[in-house]
Amino acid sequence: MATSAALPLSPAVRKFIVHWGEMGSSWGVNRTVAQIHALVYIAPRPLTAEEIAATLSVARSNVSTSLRELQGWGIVRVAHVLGDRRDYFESMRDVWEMFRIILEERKRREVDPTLNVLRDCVSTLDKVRPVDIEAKQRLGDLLEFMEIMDSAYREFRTLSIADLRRFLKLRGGMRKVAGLILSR
Amino acid sequence: MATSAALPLSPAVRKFIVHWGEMGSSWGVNRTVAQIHALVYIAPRPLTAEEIAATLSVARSNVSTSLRELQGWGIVRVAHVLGDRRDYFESMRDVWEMFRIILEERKRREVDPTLNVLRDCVSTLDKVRPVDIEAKQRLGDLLEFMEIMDSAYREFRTLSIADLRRFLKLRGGMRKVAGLILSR
DNA sequence: CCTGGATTTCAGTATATTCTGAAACCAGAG
DNA sequence: CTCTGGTTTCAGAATATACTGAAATCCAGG
Repeated sequence: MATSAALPLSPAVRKFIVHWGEMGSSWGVNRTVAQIHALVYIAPRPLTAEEIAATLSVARSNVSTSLRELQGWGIVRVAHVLGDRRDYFESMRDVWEMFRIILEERKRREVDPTLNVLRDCVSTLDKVRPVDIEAKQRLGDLLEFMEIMDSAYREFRTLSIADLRRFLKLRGGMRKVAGLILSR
Repeated sequence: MATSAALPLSPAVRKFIVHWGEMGSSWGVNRTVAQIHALVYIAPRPLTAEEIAATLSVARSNVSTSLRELQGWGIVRVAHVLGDRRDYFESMRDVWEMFRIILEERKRREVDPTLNVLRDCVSTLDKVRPVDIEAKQRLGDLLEFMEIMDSAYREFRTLSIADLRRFLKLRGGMRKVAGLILSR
């Protein structure tokens, strides 16, 4: 087969892909990975790795690795076309679900380990050398904060996307909630 | 004056600083910046740039730049000691406030520009070349999601830290909220 | 209006990350 | 079993990022 040609992209779409890449880097996601994600998300049909490589002008192998990473995150998956041996890739479509998955993964990979380190440090400092009493206090504050966030997140996670959406869309929702809490 | 000596740090504190650095990199914050932040946060008193450099083994100039960045974020500030010309640096102490500030800054620097790009792309695509109808749909979904998040954040931001804290600590809080919403 | 400690700047260097292309691998078809 | 199109791996190259140290700048005190 001839080498796949780059997909024709309108300027607006290009702009989005580029920006999404920048966005990614500033949040610690590889630029190319983010661009590929943007592309498969916005594409009207599943794409082959070859098409992606041609469209974004990156090496085929780079695409392969990046796609693997996106699959590891669970937001891109392989699809197949009848009578075609090649892998086609498509992105999860539901933005809310995607958001939830990314949040969950980052918590698992980054927040949870931090919680463990903090717990460990605090408990080590428990054998108080008085010199470290300040440090222990500080780490304790940080740990407490993160634990509150963590358990709040665990609850938030149990909400259906529909409920979550409704909640976030409530005008004055936060104030209402505050009232509820303050009055109990 | 003699070159300041490195501060004596217990192993637990070292571990925290190192981890905080890693943490930073995975969220797009320079490792050294994060380490310096960890150090001034945990230190029992304001530190000079010289002490920081010696303690973390990085160049004095690097400390200077990093501190400037932390000041730019608004979580570290200069303090002075009577009769001492040097600048001393101390971190904001309240973890909640710090969290809020960081959130606010990242929103301003990264989320807001993305919202603008998305709005721009969507409106450009409005001059629908039918080929882009799918793309427009996708970008529209993404934009809608981010706008809901954005306005929810704006409300959340108006809560006092005390209320926020109480809300997050509520066991079953999310479920209660969901109930409230569903029943209105 | 000098002096000297403190701080910042910045060009060059070092390091870490990302990317490439060639080679190895894999699986279905013949 | 071998051929063929497709995919992955990985060592080295390219690039981007971070860091250093010397020089410039700043500024309070004398």
